[in-house]
Amino acid sequence: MSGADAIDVAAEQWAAACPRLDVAPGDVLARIQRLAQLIEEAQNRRLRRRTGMVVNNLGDFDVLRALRRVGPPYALTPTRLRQAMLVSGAGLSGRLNRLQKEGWITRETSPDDGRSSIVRLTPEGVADLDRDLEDHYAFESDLLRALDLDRRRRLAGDLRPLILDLEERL
Amino acid sequence: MSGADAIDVAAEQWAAACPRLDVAPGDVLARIQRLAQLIEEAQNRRLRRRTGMVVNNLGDFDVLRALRRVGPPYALTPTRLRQAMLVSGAGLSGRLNRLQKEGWITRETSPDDGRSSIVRLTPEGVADLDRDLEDHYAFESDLLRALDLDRRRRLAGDLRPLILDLEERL
DNA sequence: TAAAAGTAGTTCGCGAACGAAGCAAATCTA
DNA sequence: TAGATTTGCTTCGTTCGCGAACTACTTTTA
Repeated sequence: MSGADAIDVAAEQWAAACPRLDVAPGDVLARIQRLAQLIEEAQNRRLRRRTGMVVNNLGDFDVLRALRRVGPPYALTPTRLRQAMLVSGAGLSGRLNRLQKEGWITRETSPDDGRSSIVRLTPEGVADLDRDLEDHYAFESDLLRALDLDRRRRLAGDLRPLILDLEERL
Repeated sequence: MSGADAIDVAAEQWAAACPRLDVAPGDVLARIQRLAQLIEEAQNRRLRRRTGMVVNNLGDFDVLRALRRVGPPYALTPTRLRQAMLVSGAGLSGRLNRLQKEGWITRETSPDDGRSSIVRLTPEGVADLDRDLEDHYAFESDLLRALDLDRRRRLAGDLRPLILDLEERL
């Protein structure tokens, strides 16, 4: 028995204040949301503090990661980027503007389709990013240290169907 | 076998593009963050669309819920509200300003401590809220329909220690 | 008991993201 | 093949949240 978290406390309060209301399902969602907030805040702080890391924003970092992991020539269209990343078109444009201004990426018009563009990681961008990625994943691993490997796997396995279901329906 | 979600796809790409990088721990975090985004977006949409619901923002709704679940007289200080809710002081002030303007809450100076104030749900606020809470939790339950009861419990049990650990360290 | 330090909450300025509207380029239609 | 529709992306206007600075009150210190 290792204690009650903030959501347990809230659930107890609900039971006392509104016994007829079934808030049990909300517990899982509330925990997911609270964790996401804690994690994102921690990651943003980390990104901002890291010397050499000009990106100070997890959203921008996500764009770079998506470009990096497709492999050479590290290029994607904005539409493909959006599919990887759950952000509005306007939001993505903003991210790309910032990253371009900082020299991480270039934008060229697509030869196949004049409406489309090709976002490409610059060579220095790739190099800088590779330096930062290792630190980033080490940090993520540290954030998860409360869970052993089995629990992580089980957690991932339980979260996957939820994502699949919601992505399909929403 | 029910398919691969967006994070599985990303993991495969990483394995091909950067075999030396261990991104496995990030999978759990990425799923939590992606889910939180999907869920919050869905809840915000729901709140905005619901007739009779003047609150169109999950953050504001959270304030109302915190006040509701402490029971009569449905009052808390801003400091206590913040403890329940992971938001900055400025952010909370903004929420309270909006809610006050819409007639959900009142603010009075504390008799015990002149710096502090007491935020109180108005009687009409309580009534309106009780009408909306039932819908809200039904909606949350629907969001979780991909998971049976056992999995929800297991999920909650696996997330709890993570929250406790992160809240303590961050 | 007066000055210093701490605490509660707010306002201000800014950054990031959203929805809606706009603008080309591409594709469909008659 | 001209006009209408769709598609890919950007800009505009607004909202929400954060950190820092500020105000006002309370507690500590000497």
